[in-house]
Amino acid sequence: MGDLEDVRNTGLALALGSHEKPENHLQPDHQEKKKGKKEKFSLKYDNLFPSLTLGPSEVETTTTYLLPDTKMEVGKVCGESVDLQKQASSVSGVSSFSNSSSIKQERESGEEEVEVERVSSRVNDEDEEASPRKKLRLTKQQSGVLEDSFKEHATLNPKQKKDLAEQLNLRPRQVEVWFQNRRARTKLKQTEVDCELLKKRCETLTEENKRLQKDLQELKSLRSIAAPFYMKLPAATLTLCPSCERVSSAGDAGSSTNPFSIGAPKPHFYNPFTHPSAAC
DNA sequence: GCGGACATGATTTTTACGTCA
DNA sequence: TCTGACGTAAAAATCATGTCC
Repeated sequence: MGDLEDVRNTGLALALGSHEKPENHLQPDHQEKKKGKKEKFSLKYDNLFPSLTLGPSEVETTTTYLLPDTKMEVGKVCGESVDLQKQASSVSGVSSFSNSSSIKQERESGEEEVEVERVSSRVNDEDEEASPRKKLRLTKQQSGVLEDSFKEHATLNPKQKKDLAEQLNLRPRQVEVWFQNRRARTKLKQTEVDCELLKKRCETLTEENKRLQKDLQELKSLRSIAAPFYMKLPAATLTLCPSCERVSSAGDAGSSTNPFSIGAPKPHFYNPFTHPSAAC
């Protein structure tokens, strides 16, 4: 019984499976999936400015959605595009929005950059087929909203996903990925915490085990020392039969002729060697 | 400026489950 | 009723990139 109890006493419940299936576990969202890539580049972003950063010459093509007066030939701005060819192959133009200068700027001055980030995420939306992997950086605001939402429910139904995506100007897929990663990393953290707790519990139990072993040893040695006295105990004392381990007392027989009776005139000495089963 | 550690967004693979013929 | 194919969501594993020290 101890084992189970001990585990319970640790107060631990390994997180595996602890994320209940959300009540909103859903029907497959075929429609949504199909729609996903078709999300429009609405004019919402018309008044957004790009944060000017270096980029490959192809960027030109990706800047065309910006307001005409903000449109710049980034490739030319960057000038010497020799070394940028490499970058261009792996980064489809606009992911350069999330380069270090842009991030830093955002952290320093907050909101302005938010919009820029949004542009980049939508841009990714458009050319997502073209580039294999690019990384946007969510703004604090976006992360905050996602966090809040995650606190409410660790999984999203299609509607929630869509709403959140719209609210944050992200693709539903991005919201979905964020939640996936969040769940995975939350679980990982929880597992680490549980692991630590189990380690501590194990240490405690080991210590206690040692202590009990020591106590046992002491009791054993005490018993061997006290054995002669123990043998001289009066008959009224409870005795343990060494062979059947039954405890017997003086009153057991209930007869005055019983050598173990309380009122026995003479003390009865129990000799385990000569009467191995005297109590039985 | 470089390199390693870390955080985190994105992708791929695996698994579990429901539906349908 | 059973079964295999199929589709989907979520988890797990992994990769890639950006940031910080």
